[in-house]
Amino acid sequence: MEKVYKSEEEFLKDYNAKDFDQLSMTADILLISVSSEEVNNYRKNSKKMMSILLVKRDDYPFKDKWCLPGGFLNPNTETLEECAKRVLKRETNLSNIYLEQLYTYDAIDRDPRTRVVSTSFIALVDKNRLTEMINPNACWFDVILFEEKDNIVDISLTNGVETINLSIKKVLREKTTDRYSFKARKKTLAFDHDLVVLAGLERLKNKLNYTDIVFNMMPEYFTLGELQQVYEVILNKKLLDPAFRRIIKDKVVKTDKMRTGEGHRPSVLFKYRKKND
Amino acid sequence: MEKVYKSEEEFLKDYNAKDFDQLSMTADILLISVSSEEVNNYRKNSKKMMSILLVKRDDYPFKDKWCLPGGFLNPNTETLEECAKRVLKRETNLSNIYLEQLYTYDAIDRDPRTRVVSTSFIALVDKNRLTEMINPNACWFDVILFEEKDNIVDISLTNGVETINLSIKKVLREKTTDRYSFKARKKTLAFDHDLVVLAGLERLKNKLNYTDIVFNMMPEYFTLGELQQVYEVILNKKLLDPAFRRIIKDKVVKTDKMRTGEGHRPSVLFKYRKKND
DNA sequence: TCTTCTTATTAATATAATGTTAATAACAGA
DNA sequence: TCTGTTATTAACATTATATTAATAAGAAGA
Repeated sequence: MEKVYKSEEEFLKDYNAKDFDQLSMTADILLISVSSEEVNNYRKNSKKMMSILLVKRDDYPFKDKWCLPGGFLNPNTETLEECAKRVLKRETNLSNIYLEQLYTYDAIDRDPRTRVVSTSFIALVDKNRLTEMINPNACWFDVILFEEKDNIVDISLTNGVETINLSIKKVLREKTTDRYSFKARKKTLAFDHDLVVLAGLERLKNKLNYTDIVFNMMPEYFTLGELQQVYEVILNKKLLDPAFRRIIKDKVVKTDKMRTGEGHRPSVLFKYRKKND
Repeated sequence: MEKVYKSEEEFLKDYNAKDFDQLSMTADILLISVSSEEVNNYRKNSKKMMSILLVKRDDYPFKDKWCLPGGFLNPNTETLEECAKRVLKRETNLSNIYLEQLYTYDAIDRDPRTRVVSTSFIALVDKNRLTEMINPNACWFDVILFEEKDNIVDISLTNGVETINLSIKKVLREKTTDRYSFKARKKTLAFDHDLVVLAGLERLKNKLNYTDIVFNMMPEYFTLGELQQVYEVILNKKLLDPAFRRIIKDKVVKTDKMRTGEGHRPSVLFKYRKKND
């Protein structure tokens, strides 16, 4: 026999959320950056690498495994995006990092503690902005993509000491089953974070073509060669100069500054041309 | 003084989720379909319309307002997608409808009862499959889009009796503030479902170009004219026949069936050509 | 100073994709 | 048969993209 309410106020006075089963949420962040690494010492040319931030877990569950930075949502005080910003501030000491919601992961057994639904975010940052790493358990891992017909089929993460291989085919097979068996599988990252890495890198790759998202990873002034290298490392393929310049010519503005002293013809520095809607 | 655990099992035995603040989640579904409506009675030609399913709320909060079909997640037994499927089954009596996660909405005050985070889904269905509407409070609303420079600036929903106008500009302004004031604003749909409708229709429009998503709204056999009309109503613009046929020619297979008796040259019936990865 | 190395930049051309017009086909109904 | 209607495609115009190759210009060493 249900009570009939006469107004929303009356209804709300009687409502008690604790009468229902509830759950916990987390925000997990795939922080991506591109940097130049000296790959060949015998040559002057350097090669850019894409890298993501991983954190080694201090506690159970998944103690000593690498995972994406994340944290539990406080349901009373913050949104998921605010939670993600809080985590990023904690890990990088930066507060204005580009954030974009990626996907919500909710397999029932993805966390052995209790039902935890996780909303993941992509975060992009220019590596030059990063001065100090606050968390001693955090570490940047270079990303190496293996593709077949433009699809990512394997991802390798390395920090120079450790190498983590995500077996994407296996990941995708499990993704379609809807249930994620965290025990049965020798996972490579804690929780279902290998799914997040894959989804995030694919999202970034796609968005490169139809958005200006890339400029969140660039400094204020950059050469077209540098920008092209960032595209190339994300798309995981070489681009031809004239084609690339056509693609981005409306997105950038030429400045009167030059980059010189590199042992070859100096290059013009460009800036991002913000869209005026 | 924290206890030090020696194993994950030991740690889990001590863990109690109720020690932390928890929250509730819902799955909300934007069910989209395209159907032919007899618009002009004095002419034979019919015009397709895109329509979405809305439900009139029976109870507080937002009593008597229209909203998207949705339901609370049972944290112990189901995933969000399973929850969405359960809701769709309840509303349409169909169990194999295309579902795709859209976005997770989590403004702190989006639900006056308690903290409720909602993960929204797009669902696509061929209207011919819908026989009976189980829920007497559910109703299809035709969608009319108003665009400027390919951006949706206004959406009007009508079921022949009622017309609901979503003021997108206002919606977007509030979206950027991160806080969604459910009281201050004379909303048009319950909760923040106007945001979901906008996001979902934009997603559908975009995905039309780079996926085969449209065939989830098509019957097994269709003419290219019908398919083109579905494209046109989703993209909200006329397409030229030869250009359209070039775009979809690899996605469909010609059959030996014909559609005849329409008062003009018969058309060949096509089928969706599934990708063989 | 001159030569070589390297990357920057763009001109010029070839190829492919897309947009557009217009012709022809074929059925229903007057 | 003629008219209205949509189906289908040929042919051409335009634009976008891919590719090659030329030229530019500083650094470093002979």
